[in-house]
Amino acid sequence: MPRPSTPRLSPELIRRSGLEIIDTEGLEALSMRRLAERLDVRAASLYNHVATKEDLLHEIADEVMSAVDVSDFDRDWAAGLRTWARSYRAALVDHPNLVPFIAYGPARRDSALRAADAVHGGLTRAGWPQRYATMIGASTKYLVIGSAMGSFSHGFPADATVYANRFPHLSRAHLLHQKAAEIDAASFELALSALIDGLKTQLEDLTG
Amino acid sequence: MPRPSTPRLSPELIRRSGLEIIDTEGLEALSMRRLAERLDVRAASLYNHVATKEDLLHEIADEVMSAVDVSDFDRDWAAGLRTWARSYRAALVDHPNLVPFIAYGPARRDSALRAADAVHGGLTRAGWPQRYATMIGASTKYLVIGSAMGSFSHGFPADATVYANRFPHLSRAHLLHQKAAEIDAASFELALSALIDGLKTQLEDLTG
DNA sequence: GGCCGGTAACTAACACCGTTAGTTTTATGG
DNA sequence: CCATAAAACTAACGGTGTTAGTTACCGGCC
Repeated sequence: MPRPSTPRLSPELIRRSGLEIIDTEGLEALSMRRLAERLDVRAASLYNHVATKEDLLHEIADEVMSAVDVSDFDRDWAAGLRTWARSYRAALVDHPNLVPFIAYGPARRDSALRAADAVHGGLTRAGWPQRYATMIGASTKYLVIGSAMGSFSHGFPADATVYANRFPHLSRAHLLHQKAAEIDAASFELALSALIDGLKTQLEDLTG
Repeated sequence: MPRPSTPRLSPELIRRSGLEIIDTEGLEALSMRRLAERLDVRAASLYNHVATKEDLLHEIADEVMSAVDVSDFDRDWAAGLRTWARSYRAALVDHPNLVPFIAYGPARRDSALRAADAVHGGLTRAGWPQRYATMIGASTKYLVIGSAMGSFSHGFPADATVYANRFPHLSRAHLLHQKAAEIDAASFELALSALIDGLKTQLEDLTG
């Protein structure tokens, strides 16, 4: 029965279902046919509402990234940077399976550009030269992406006995899987604080 | 003509050709059929030498990662960390198309564990508590992965006119594409220095 | 010297993928 | 009221990773 009286699909619905699949079954599990099945529809119908799968992913990514907060640049650059970095990371950690996609080619729509503009503007207003503003934005993003991505502990097999006797310094690494999230968060905060501290002294040298 | 007198394939050859495809045509361009074609062979033959495509990718990744240098931990922890981070990043930048794969789930073979053990050992020998050693290793890796990945500038459309008048602070962003590599390297060095400086003062506080 | 098992190539096929073309029915605007 | 656009459908194309089953050659054994 083609062309139902009330539409069964909408871009919003498709995005939401897509993100649900990603969150619960992983990025690789999202296929147009799988997504259509969940929506009780045939795959081709999705293309009445979405240009391409990659496009859909970008739209989903953009929605996720809309939670990023750049408002604290109104206070001072350090607070702005901290809030930006934390909310950025939080958005990614909320949807870890989407991180590989977001990390590779960041969102393209206005919200992403608006955020980048706010960061750059907040830093230059505080006295940072343009080049530094760019580098600081980049560095901070490295931390966010890096920490949201794989995470240090994912590199280890879950079974510590595999390597415990061969690599003595890693003998406690079996704890990492349980504590991975906590360690990641703490490592991120450590690096963010170190970065901001290091930048503060640099700014004094620069403007002083 | 099955079973030729001299074998046409070997794991080494397959790895090498696979990496060549990845480097020249991108990660997505690597398919078993495409790889087989380049080796003048049918796709199924590859499975006599390689368990699975993902396995092959892990082996390629491991080979790339073998260039990482952890020897400077013999000098002092800061030098060790710097050399590790730089050689790590250099290995990734040499094969940028492979980065998304490496970043998601790091290498699994001994070389990766050996490197992790060296980092952890070097840091604890220098007086860092185990928990800090883990976090510092993680933080440094965040920077490496983050900077090798997408890179800040990849987020912008190449055509600056799209957004130049709407987002004034980004008006110079059209330079980013030319200078992306240079900016990435500088941002990485900036963050790495800031991180190490921040850590040095923390270690003084810690060891009294 | 002749057999024999393992190796390494092959062909054919399966189940999936993203995407497009063409069809049908319904809702909507002039 | 009719034309058009929208939104579902079926069918198909060319691609993917992978497996099963086949064939021919090599090295080692009796």
